Amino acid sequence: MSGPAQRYVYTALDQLKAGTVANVFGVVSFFKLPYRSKGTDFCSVITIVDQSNVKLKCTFFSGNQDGLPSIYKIGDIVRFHRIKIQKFNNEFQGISSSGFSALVFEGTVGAPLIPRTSSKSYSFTAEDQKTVETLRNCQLGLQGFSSSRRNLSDVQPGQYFDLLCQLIGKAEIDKSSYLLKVWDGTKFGSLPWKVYVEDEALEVDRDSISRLQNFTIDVLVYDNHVELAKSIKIGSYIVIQNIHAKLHGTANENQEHDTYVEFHLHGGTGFGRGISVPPEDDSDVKELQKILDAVDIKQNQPLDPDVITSDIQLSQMSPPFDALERCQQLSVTVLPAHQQWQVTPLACITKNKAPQKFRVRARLKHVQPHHLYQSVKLHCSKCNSLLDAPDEESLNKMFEDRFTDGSNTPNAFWYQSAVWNTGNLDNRTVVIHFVKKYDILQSPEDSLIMVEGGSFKELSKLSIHFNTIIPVKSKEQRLEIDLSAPFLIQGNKWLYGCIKCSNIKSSEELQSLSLEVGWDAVEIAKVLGVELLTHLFVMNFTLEDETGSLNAYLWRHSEQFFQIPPSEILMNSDLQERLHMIMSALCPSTKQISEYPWMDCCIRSYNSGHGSKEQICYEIFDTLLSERDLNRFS
DNA sequence: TTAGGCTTTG
Repeated sequence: MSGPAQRYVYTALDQLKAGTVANVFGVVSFFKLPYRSKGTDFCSVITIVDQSNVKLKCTFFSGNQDGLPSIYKIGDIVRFHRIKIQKFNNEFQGISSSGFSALVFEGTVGAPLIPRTSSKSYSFTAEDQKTVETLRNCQLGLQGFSSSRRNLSDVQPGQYFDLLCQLIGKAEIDKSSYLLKVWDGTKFGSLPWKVYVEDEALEVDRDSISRLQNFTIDVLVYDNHVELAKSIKIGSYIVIQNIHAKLHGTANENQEHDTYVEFHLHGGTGFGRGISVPPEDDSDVKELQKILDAVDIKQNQPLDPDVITSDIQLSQMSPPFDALERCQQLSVTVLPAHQQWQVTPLACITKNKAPQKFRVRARLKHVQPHHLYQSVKLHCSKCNSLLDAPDEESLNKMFEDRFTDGSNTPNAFWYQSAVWNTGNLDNRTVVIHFVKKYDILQSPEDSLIMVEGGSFKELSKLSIHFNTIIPVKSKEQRLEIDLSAPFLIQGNKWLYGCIKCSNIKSSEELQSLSLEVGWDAVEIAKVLGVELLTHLFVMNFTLEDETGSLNAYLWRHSEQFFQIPPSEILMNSDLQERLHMIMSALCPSTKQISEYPWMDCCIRSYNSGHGSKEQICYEIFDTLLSERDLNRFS
């Protein structure tokens, strides 16, 4: 069959029927690299998923390896033509049928749309292009796949992981095992093992092996992987799938220096075990090349190589020094939602258009503002305005402006009032209105009180005893809410309303509150027509890694990041102390930056401003401090 | 024909 008129029909994975031959698109959620079957052919097993969230397991055979799809990474996008659909174990299964052909695209949004294929001629329409782009964009939302690709610095003992790395040395160990020495520009956090080999057995680039000795790991590959391992040229970029970081010895804390981690690629093809050599124009390979070129070996050298030259000396090192070095490999933050994302060097981020999302691993070189009170802001989610949160001095002034002699205070049936003369020379009074529930007064800890004329200090004291305080002013025989000061106080939370967006109603509306539940700030704001302002920390972090630096804001996700409520910190010295402790651990001004802790952060880029003033900004999100890891630095 | 992911471990 030939000719330009050929049109292909693609079937969604939830529409497949047994006994048919179909054409499909999908995202790779699992794959076995091509391997020699027990018959005459090479074989590859690939599972794909599409927007219908239905998976299809496929088994393909081909007389030569090139006839099988060139997949290097979970998330790659595939287009298969002429696969036979049949039932096996009560599931649909795709098998290569006569004329089978495949196109494979990188799954990364924005990567070039160049298909990997062995077909001499193939169709690729604008519609196909759209399908690939759609699958790229939606793959994070699809269920049922996660990549286990890691950087060495993120690997935990015991894990199985995939590693994109550069081969810098190799050696035959015996018939069924072969040694690969590799690095990926990051340092493994625990003590890696070194496999003993005679000098003359090791094929290696002598310069790089000594220069990179603290970055390389030894991986032993077994059985079916030996043949391929032998054939790979030194300097190649390779992916080793399903390496086992096997903990040797006991994980006893007191004997930490007795344990080390071995790296094995076990025999067989289970769990996608295998080694691949992606093409040099692969985006991940290009990125790795950049990282490896940029790594500052000197700065990252953990130990003086003249002092520590062999593994024997390493193991004799005193535990505290060893432990300190390990701490510096740890990240003091965690990314609960995006652990599978790969790290992007800071230098690469600024080359991308916005909006995009990245994971970075960097140190906090500098923070603005320097003082805590300057970083607490009030944000209106409706008009997006950002105001400084008033400090104690401003609060004093705000409430002083509302002092009263108590002569005009109105009475009403739904509250009971008490007048308190402060006894000060200014003949000032504080009037407290106790709001009734079902016509009954509540105990102080359950009470909502409206207060006229109190000072900041007096309101602070009242806030210890009463559940909720609403500062009010009397005007024309009514109690009024005024947004020039906090409109509601609950313990350490002093809440404000947006003057622009609120549509203030009479305090009498408080009677319409549901009395079944407690005094909910959001409910109260609603009945009073107040558009609540949210407290935020707004900070500008200057992050730095081996490739460059980047300014990123921390604001909308700041409470999640610090796990400290910004709405309470200005009134709570314990919280202030805690934030201070965190900032000195993240950015300890007394130390060299190489001693600062690493932080893994999710960063999103976005366009800000208009017209010629438009610029790309960066924001930290979905990232939180790990108290346990942070404590090692403080 | 072959393999049919998968709860691995030198």
